[in-house]
Amino acid sequence: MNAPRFYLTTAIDYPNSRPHIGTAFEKLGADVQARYRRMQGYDVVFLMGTDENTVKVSKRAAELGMEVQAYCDDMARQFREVWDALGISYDIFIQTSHARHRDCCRKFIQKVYDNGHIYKGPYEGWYCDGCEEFKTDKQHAENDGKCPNHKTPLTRRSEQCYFFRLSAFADRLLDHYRRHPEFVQPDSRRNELISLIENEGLKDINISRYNQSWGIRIPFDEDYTIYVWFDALLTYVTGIGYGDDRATYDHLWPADIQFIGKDITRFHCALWPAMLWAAGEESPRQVFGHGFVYFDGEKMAKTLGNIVEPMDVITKFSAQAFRYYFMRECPFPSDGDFSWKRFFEVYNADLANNLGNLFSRMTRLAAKNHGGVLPGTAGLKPNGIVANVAEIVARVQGHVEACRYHQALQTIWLEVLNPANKYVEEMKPWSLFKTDPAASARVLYELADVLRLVSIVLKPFMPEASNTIYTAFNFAPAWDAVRYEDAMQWPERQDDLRLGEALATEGVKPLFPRID
RNA sequence: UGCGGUGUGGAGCAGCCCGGUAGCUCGCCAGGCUCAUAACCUGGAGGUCACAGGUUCAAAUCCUGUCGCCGCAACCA
Repeated sequence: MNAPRFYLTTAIDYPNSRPHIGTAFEKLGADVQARYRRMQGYDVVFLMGTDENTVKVSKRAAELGMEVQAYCDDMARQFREVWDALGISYDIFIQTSHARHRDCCRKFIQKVYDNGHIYKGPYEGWYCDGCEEFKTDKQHAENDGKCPNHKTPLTRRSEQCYFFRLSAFADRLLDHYRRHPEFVQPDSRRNELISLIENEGLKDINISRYNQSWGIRIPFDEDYTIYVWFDALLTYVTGIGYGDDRATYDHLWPADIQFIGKDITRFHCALWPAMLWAAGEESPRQVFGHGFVYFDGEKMAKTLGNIVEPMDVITKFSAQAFRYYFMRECPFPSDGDFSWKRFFEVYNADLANNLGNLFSRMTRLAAKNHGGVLPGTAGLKPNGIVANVAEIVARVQGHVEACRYHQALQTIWLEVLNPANKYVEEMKPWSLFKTDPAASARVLYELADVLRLVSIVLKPFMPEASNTIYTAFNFAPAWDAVRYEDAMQWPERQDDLRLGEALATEGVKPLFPRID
């Protein structure tokens, strides 16, 4: 029970459309981190959810003729289906329309109000009657004074609303960025943010909406609802007990990493810590703004009609392949691209021909030539095909911990799998078997050890495929107890290395069948 | 205007911070092998590192300028 805790979150999504591969990219990056930390013995709590208290969601429900809550619950179910299919190992899924979040959110805003960081004042801006919302000056300027959606003229309107005193936190924020360079990651995002604040400053922001039927009521003025950001960000704390379970909250907060898209860095790295401070709470330890996924080089957008959904890929291939492609091909800290052509190439080259084929040739040789048992290998220490395993594993670990997932995977393929394939070719265990079966068995033993190593370091990335590889043998320790460090060591085993019964008798199925 | 990113053999990228034989994956060509998912291994062709100046014994790498492409309103991560 003394395990260190690790609390991480992803952005919570607007449920006015189904998740696409870009949304999945973020969850995947967070999931790899969560799975890695669990392996390393952390007490991990992984939170995600849907952000439902927006006018757009209520409108979308109305379009479909649905009651808003029913619509939200159904969308949340659809999101979770996708995340489950991808193997996203979240622990908590928050819906902002649910009572617990609402009640705790009201407590939070009341606290900020009591602390004097919220005031009432006039807000004046360009208003669209059709959208029932204010547009920015920039939108007004760029659309000839018309609403970009309705094409009707915007009118100047002023109303009383509640402001959060964000401007008062500018200096403290800048100081925080300097004192904790790890807070905003990657570095390029931090630099952008600092220059933004230094050049443009921070303005107090309107956190209320007047006379809306859907949303969370402001406790000190029930005619208003809380504007989405001030509500949505709070899921990160209400989900772990802010307002109703202080013990759990104190145990888990501040979050270790919060994953978000690079476009909302501002909200998470400026507004969010300021809100927390205003309520007397701590800022999260790190906010990681990941990159975007493009499709055939273009930004995905509903209006372009080029949205790819995760299920399109998963049902054709597998969640494992999906996970590999995005973690290998799209650098998490910057942008990446998805195309079917590239997907086929990467799948065949890395998964089918390299990893999958190595697994097949090793296990089939073991089954065919040695009856699935490699004699004389009990307690035997492998020589090691790869010389500097400890150094390589440490390097992979460093990449994973810094969310450089693509580099972690590249390292595994370049430094472990490629040499292993070359080794098979050099040693030719199939012909060696004819003259010296013991030597052949020894070669296969070395290969098995590489597969063991690879399955361990790949566990956070492809949990299922790794499991299949690891449990094809009688490796120790048990799969659920495996840590990264085990990849560096030779497990003590009292019996000879053998294939699992199913593999030995029923034969080996391709792990990743080639795509033709 | 401005801000940020980017321009490296046919494609996708690394290298640039901390100057010193241009590297990786895919594709292509030739050969080898045949245990394996027609896979794997070896060799090869192919780049004046966007362009022009400058610093230096030496620049893809540092400095200056020019040009091209992408993102910075909304749906949206």
